[in-house]
Amino acid sequence: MDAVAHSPLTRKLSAFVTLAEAELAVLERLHQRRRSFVAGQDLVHQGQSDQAAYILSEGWVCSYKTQADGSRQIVDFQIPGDFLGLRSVLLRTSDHSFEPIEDIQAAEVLASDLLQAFAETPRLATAILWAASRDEAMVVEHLVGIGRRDAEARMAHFLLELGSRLALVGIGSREGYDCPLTQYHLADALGLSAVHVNRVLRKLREGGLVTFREGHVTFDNRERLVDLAEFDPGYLDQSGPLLK
Amino acid sequence: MDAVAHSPLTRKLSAFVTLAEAELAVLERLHQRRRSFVAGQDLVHQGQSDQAAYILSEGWVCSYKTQADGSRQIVDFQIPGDFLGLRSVLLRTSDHSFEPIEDIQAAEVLASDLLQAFAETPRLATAILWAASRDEAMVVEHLVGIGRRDAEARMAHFLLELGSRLALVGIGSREGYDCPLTQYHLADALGLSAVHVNRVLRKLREGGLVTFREGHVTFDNRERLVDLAEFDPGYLDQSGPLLK
DNA sequence: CGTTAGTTTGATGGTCCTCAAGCACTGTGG
DNA sequence: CCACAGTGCTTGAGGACCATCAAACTAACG
Repeated sequence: MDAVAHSPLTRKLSAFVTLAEAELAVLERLHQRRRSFVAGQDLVHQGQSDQAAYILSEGWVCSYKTQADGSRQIVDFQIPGDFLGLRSVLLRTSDHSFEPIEDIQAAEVLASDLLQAFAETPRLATAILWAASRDEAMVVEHLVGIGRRDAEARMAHFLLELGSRLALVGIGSREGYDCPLTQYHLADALGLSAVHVNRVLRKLREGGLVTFREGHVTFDNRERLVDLAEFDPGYLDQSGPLLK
Repeated sequence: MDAVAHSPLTRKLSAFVTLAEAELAVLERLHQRRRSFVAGQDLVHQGQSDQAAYILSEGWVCSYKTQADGSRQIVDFQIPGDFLGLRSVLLRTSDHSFEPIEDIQAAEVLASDLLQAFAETPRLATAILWAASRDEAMVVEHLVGIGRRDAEARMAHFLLELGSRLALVGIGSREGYDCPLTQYHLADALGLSAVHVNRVLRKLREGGLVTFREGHVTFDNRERLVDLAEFDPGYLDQSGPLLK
């Protein structure tokens, strides 16, 4: 409850676990090695090992895998406050690539820093583990979407999920949010062609549900959109981990 | 290198991390609370909380999510040696259901047992964390498959992955393996209709690539199958976690 | 011996892909 | 200042892939 401008990560974790002064301090310390990267140039490439992890503080990133035939599947998007490559640090597997969608700011976190932080403040470790688990739940939900929802519901669900995630770190509002993704990004994430993405967006727009134009998403009728997507934010908003 | 019959989990972990006597003992102790479940009856249901975890020692299980319209998406299959509900214990979120495909044998693991085991043998903790990370990588690969591979490649990839996983716990061989899944299971896992699964299987069989009949998968031409699926087992076989 | 679960095959049609082309906007270099 | 290329959005036409509906068949089981 002070006037300090907290990082998006701090903000996200605080929404679920009450963090003490000491924990906030450690969290702040993890943000020391600030770095920036330019749009389009891979941060980490498929197959690299022994990478550092990053805490994203500004800009968007996507994690993806490409196939032999050149098609790519975006697995997830990272927004401010998200960890990036956490798994590749704890274990040494970077099985996919990370590409900044815009120019970004991120704090580099070495494995040693992270392990030390975990040792000092177990509660923080739990909180971060919780965030990682939430990311995993999102991937699962993504899988369900691609496997069992048609293009329209998939898009609706995706835009709603993104809205909820952004709201948690203080970006955007219930009415909408700024979104730097192109229709190609959407296509690669949703397992559709860019052409079809365009048609689906048009249909949603003309149906008065949601408008995605010029880098901005506007929920024109949130209720009906939630209905169409069968969007249940339970997997995002669940209460925190064993926080006795 | 002794004559003791190790559990599938022990066997799996040993393939990647050399475990000392003490660690093997702790691992054995985790297998104490043996329980069995009958086919078709959910072990854990979507939305339950504070569940125990299980180590599957015999039989197959699938984890899935169902949607409002009744369709379901199978997220992953668990085979002997796999953990089940590990996430729901560490954090308290069971965001999907588990259904035994056959009658199964599993060891119940309470959160407290697990935490104690981790505290006693950090190397074991790392090994288990590695296994969890491997599971996550499989979900990602599954996502890519559904998003970017056609039905045939998807099926081919799935059957190959399963073969590799089973081989690791000593079930099946390079030529094939027993598989209790129905075509409905395959359909729900691969995001296809059961009818189409049947046709795809026929095509693969007639093409001389792989035969799935009467509960048995036979690789008729593994090389061409790998080629069709663009199967790269890197995400399964990677060397173990920071095991200095 | 009827019932149920699982497999197989045919017919029809919808969703979404591919190919193709046009448009708007931005930045770049002559 | 303007041609030109590059990026992203938009729309049309045709067709592939896969879903859905329907029905027959087999094996297992009480």
